[in-house]
Amino acid sequence: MARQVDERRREPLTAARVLQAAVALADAQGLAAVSMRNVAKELGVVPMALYKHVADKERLVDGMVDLVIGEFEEPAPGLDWQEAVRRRVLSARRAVLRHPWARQAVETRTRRTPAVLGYMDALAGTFLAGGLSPDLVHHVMHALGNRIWGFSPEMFDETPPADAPAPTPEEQAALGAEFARRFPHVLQIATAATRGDLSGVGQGCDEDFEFVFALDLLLDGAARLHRAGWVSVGRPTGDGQDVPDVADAG
Amino acid sequence: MARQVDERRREPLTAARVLQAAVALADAQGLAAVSMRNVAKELGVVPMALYKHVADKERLVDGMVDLVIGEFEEPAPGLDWQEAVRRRVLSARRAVLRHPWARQAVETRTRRTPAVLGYMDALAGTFLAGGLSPDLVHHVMHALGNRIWGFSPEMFDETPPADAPAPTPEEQAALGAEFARRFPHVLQIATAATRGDLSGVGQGCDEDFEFVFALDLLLDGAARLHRAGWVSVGRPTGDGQDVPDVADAG
DNA sequence: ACGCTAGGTGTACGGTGTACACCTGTCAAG
DNA sequence: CTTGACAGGTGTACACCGTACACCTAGCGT
Repeated sequence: MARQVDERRREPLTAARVLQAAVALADAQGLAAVSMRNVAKELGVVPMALYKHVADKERLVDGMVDLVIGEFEEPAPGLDWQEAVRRRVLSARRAVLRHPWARQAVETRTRRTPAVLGYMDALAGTFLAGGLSPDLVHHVMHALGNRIWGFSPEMFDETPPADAPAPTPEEQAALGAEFARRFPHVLQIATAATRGDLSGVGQGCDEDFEFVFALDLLLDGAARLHRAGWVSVGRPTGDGQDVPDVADAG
Repeated sequence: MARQVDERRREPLTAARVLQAAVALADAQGLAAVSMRNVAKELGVVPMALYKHVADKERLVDGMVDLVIGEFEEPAPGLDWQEAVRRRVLSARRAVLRHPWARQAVETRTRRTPAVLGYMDALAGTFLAGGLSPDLVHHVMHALGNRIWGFSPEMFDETPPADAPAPTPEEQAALGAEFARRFPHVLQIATAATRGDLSGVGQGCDEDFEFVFALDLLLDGAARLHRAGWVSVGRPTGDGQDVPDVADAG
């Protein structure tokens, strides 16, 4: 009890506190605001102090991602493998959506930390428990790609931050006409996506819908291959390229 | 002809020359080496000179990506829509593999340049020409995600650059045992992937195979939905979430 | 009482993107 | 032929970044 007599002595830094501060900063101001200097300022400490608890900035971001992974939930036991995978992934999605910077952070990560491996292991285990062959599980996890982290790589959304503040209606009409002339097919599918409401063509898509659509498309494909007893025969085709032979498994 | 009398007058910068220099630099030394200063040095010019031809660094990278997109090839006419899409995507893949930095560049791009829109339009047009509904095309393109650029988002490869140069065999064995204990399922699928050869578990995967596997899995799923006359009914489920209803379409 | 050490400090370096003022060579209009 | 605008290359400067390195200092085990 005689430890903290000096009550203006602030509690010492730890790796955990540094990471939490970085996450809080990213939550509030985005990943770009996470600099060593900013995080240090947030902790009332000089920038170089962080290096006593974090190897470098790269590892700091790794640790931030690990914290997010820590928020992933285990699905209830006794579920169908397909449903169990679905819930794992959708739980990951919820966590990533809670931390909007996480998508970008994950995309730039290259290091497989124990937390990352742990999640991958749990996911692989869920597939394997469903009876899928390790071979098939491997390829399916590749096919899921970033989707296992709860987001799909998108070049559709991410509304760019207001270049020209307010194009006049006629300018907008001219731009629209130009767009329709040059990119008719994009316009066509965008129209379908918004069910005819072209007010804001760009920023329209229902990301949740798209995510679940793709996820189920892939899981369903996996189930079909599993039922058909698919194996990656890897028949060499002479042009040096193995062909998966996916079609018509069901 | 009396124009370039002074033969030591170097030809003037253009936006195209700046972009080409940036691409060459990235090809040779990676995207990280592409700084305004480096590109300027490559052109024998002062850094600020670039700003007369490129709005800022962000646009410069946009332009670099556009150059890569310019290398994408049109598929031969008269093909099945599925095969035509496949070839478009695989052509994109070849271009991206020619420029190893392009994957990373594309992933960080948010702006839809005319070149980007043009490619998306061509791809959408290929689907539509096959008779797929705009609705389905929209969702399928979402599901393909980054794959339409010829790469799948991977957290498996990207071998980290040699942290500990040479762990002793016994250290390696100990690490292996630890790994097997903590991540048995990852080990299992990695073993399957390398067909039992665990020499280099990490850097093993045949990326070409994985890419084509996933691409065909998705295209085949799309074809199945198309044949079944799938429409995104979007039946509201009360929990505020539309459910795609993908399964069992064929 | 002593010295080790974990951990916070201060300074410094080389890199980044880019704002801004400046110069200069070319060309069209008077 | 002169002039003046202007496109385009220059130089300087600023704020920020990650981090190497030397330093100090408080607390602890011996």
